[in-house]
Amino acid sequence: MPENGVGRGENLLFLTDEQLRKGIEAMFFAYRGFTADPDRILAQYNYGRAHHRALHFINRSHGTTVNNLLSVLGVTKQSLNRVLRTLIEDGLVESRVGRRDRRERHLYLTEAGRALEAELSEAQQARMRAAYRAAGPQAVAGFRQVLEAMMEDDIRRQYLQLRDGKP
Amino acid sequence: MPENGVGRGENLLFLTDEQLRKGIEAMFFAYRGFTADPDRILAQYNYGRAHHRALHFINRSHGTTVNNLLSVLGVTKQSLNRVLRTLIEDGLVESRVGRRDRRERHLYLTEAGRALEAELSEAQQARMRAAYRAAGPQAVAGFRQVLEAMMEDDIRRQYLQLRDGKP
DNA sequence: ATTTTATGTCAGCGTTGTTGACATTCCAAG
DNA sequence: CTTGGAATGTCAACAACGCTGACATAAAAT
Repeated sequence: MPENGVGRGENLLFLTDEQLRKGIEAMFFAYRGFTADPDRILAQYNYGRAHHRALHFINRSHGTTVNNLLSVLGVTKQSLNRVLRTLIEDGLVESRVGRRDRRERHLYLTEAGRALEAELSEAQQARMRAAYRAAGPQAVAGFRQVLEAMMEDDIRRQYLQLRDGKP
Repeated sequence: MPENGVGRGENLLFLTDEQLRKGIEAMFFAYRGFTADPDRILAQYNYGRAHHRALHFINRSHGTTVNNLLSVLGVTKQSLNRVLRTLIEDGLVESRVGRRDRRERHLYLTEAGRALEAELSEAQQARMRAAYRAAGPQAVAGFRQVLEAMMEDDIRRQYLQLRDGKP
């Protein structure tokens, strides 16, 4: 007999087209909420989402190279370069020539960069925290499971590597 | 005593900054997977995500007005108009002047429009179905709970109205 | 010495957001 | 009935940020 109403019987009602459609729409609307608060802050600084993403992952992995960042963000170097240039010009990011390999540029947040990253992060985390708290730990575990299953294979590998610490 | 290992004790470890960061990154990477398959199809037709969204919601609510669609999609009428124009020119969408209020345009998918919408939907649903199946019904329930809690309030109202049937 | 790799620049294009200006239609106040 | 405002949708132009392609530079690898 099913535990929690969804035991080993697995009636598969959660896989109907109707359920999938609801999930798809939820994903669409939720992503808007996910980016809404940072977007409002970014607009004040005349930056966009691309700047936020760059700041986030540079903060996440201090000293990462441009190439690393490219593969994480999944954009072309030309596209990232435009964003990085403005961040460097504005003194939020520092680009240092590599010591071992002087072709590489290692990226670091400046004090100002850390400040903006923190402001953006806090806004995004506040919403996430509220959502987590409202849904509860069980729901959060399921949330993460489904998201991870939804990623493309190579992206998931990157994500898990990032998630579990940087070697 | 806790049931499922996370009972009323609620140790709140799921609310640490570290956990929130993982959720944020999971959301970012998963959204890329979420749109990847439709994006590949759209590219073949020289369309973009905005076309997909329009097709989806017109299919969802046959005869909806432009204004309705605007509020669901959360873009300006000018932005939507550009997309709609190409879809109408290409014979995927039909726009009929309102009978009661002739300022309104009611939108319908043509046979070709339904075909493309189905192709896109099936690709997106296939990934979603795989993710749901891999994660299981409990996880899916949690996934939806967190997503709904993450939406902005007015958007959530729209979503729930859509979700539970169109009056 | 030559080739490959990593980075960056410049030029240009497409999608999809944005505002501003404007036409049409409806409705309500006078 | 007329007029003025609100609602709706269209057209034009601009910005952010993806993309490709061509090319320069510098260092590493062979």
